[in-house]
Amino acid sequence: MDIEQILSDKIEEAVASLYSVRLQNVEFQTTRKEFEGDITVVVFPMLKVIKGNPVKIGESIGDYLVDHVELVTRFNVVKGFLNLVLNDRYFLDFFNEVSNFTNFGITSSGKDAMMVEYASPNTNKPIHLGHMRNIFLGYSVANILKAAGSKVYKTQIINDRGIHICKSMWAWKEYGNGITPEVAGLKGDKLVGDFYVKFNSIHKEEVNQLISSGMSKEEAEQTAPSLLAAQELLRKWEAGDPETLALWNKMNRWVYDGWDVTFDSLGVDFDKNYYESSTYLLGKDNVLEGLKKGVFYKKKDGSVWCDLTEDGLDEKLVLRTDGTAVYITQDIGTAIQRVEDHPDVSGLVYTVGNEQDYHFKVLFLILKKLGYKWAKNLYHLSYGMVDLPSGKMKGREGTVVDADDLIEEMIDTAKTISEDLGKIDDLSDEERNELYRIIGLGALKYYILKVDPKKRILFNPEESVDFQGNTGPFIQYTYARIQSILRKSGATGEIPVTRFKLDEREREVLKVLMQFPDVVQQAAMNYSPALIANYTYDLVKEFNSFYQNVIILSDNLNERNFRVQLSTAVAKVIKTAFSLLGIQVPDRM
RNA sequence: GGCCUCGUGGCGCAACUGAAUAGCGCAUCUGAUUACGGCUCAGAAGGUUACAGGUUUGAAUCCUGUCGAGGUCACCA
Repeated sequence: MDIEQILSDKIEEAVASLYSVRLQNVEFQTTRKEFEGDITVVVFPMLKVIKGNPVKIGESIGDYLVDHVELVTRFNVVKGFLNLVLNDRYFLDFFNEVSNFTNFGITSSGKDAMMVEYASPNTNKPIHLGHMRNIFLGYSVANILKAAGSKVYKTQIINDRGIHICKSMWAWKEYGNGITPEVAGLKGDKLVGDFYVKFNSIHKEEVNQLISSGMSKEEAEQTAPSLLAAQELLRKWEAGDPETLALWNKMNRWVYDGWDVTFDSLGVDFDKNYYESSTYLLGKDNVLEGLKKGVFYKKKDGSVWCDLTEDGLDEKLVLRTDGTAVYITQDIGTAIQRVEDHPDVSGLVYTVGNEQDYHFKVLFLILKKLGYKWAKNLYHLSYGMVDLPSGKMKGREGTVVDADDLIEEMIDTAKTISEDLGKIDDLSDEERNELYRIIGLGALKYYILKVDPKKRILFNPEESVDFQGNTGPFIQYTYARIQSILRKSGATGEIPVTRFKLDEREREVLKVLMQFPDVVQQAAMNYSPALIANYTYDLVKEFNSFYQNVIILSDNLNERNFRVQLSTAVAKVIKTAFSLLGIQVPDRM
């Protein structure tokens, strides 16, 4: 079944009979382009158990394999690398086996489940660029885990409570004159965000006045009337004051409606939302329980701590002197709650920026100390910032890049470039707009997902919509081109593959194609959409060199069928791979 | 200052578990084609993987140190 397994067994057999020693394991890699062969056995590691010249050893193993394994037709040895040439049959069998390709690379759901958290914004402002990397990463990782056989729950925790929303509420009460999103003609999240900004400017004004009347900056910031008023609102909220709660509900509703529009245009969704207003008291009981078990300890002042110095970290406060919870207490409680809500969950993935690396290290360690069995399966999907080239799309000084604006800008750029290329004149306006949306969004997502999450990104909108190179649109374009080939070929449904020989380029394409399931597994293990993205680009490059040198519509029916099948297979893998990234592919562009 | 992450041709990124001559795209250069310096095609140049040691048959990858960039070290969230 698995080629590496077959060869590995045979090589162990060969070594046993030739050198009478046992190998622990055999190392393989795909053969480099410049050498003949399909799969390479690395001989060097064997030198630990077999004494001798690596070339000689490679040759003797090669001879044995050619004699004993039908799949291996010939071999060559370069230094310590044994390059094996496999029978065409091997590739053709693979090709036949998966030629319907309905779920190629996708493992059907197993029993374990993972919960993936992403997005998790604050309810005082719209979604912005900073959230977008988070959302793309989280959504994609959820898809990848699912494709690798896990059940997946997508979730977010919405920070709907606290001083930030009270600031917006106060500003709306003072200056809003009862305005609503409908009246203002604004998305709800934008409107609430505007009042948050309004609060800040009022606050700043007040602080300046207080400072000029002789107060220190720090004191002024804390005693400005606007802040005191917002704090008063927070107290009322906590006391359950009906009027305050009503306003809070109303404004949050506005924000959620606005976000729904944004999430929708980003093409992402969630299975379950958690709200801080109902989780912020969680965790206290878990801490008290942990205190009994000796995981935590109490200081003289009554505060509760976790000592992590043995693990190379510091001491961490988990309950204040007055017995109230801190941020991490809540996270402990929420994690436990999540598994209680979903008993099949065996691990949690948190998509959160790298400024919280330390926080999650501590959180995971504490959960482990508390003895939860799922605690060994926690992952912080940490990512770096997204910067923009100076000024470019930034609105006013200090304001962030709004997601809705950015999406629109991307679609516009896609439109401009597509029109310049001018290959889609026969589409209706509606189809065209849909196409621009697919390209613009694909460009944005691909650009962000193809880089290692740990690294910061300098986002350049024009470059991302490039139709050349390692970009989303280039890959989408290849897909569309294949669709066009298929249309012209008049191919419908299944075409049997009846071929016994492959040429060089076809083999290369098939080799890349058959790696796809491995890449998916690998990506799931490393929580890495970038692996999928870069693989897809490799496939496209390989296919292009095939395509450009071959006339697809050959007179020979057999030839034609084969090439149509191969193109179909490539297109299907592109589509599947892109769906894992949350990117659509167009039938024409 | 302690801890964490990152540093790869001019720019933007790759390199799965340590492996063969470190890949790719932009940009650059040369040639072809061209009513276009813009499109397309063929080719070339460009690297001591920040630096210095070490481990290894083999290091961009692992270890130690130095330099540089960012982050983090709240009874904030």
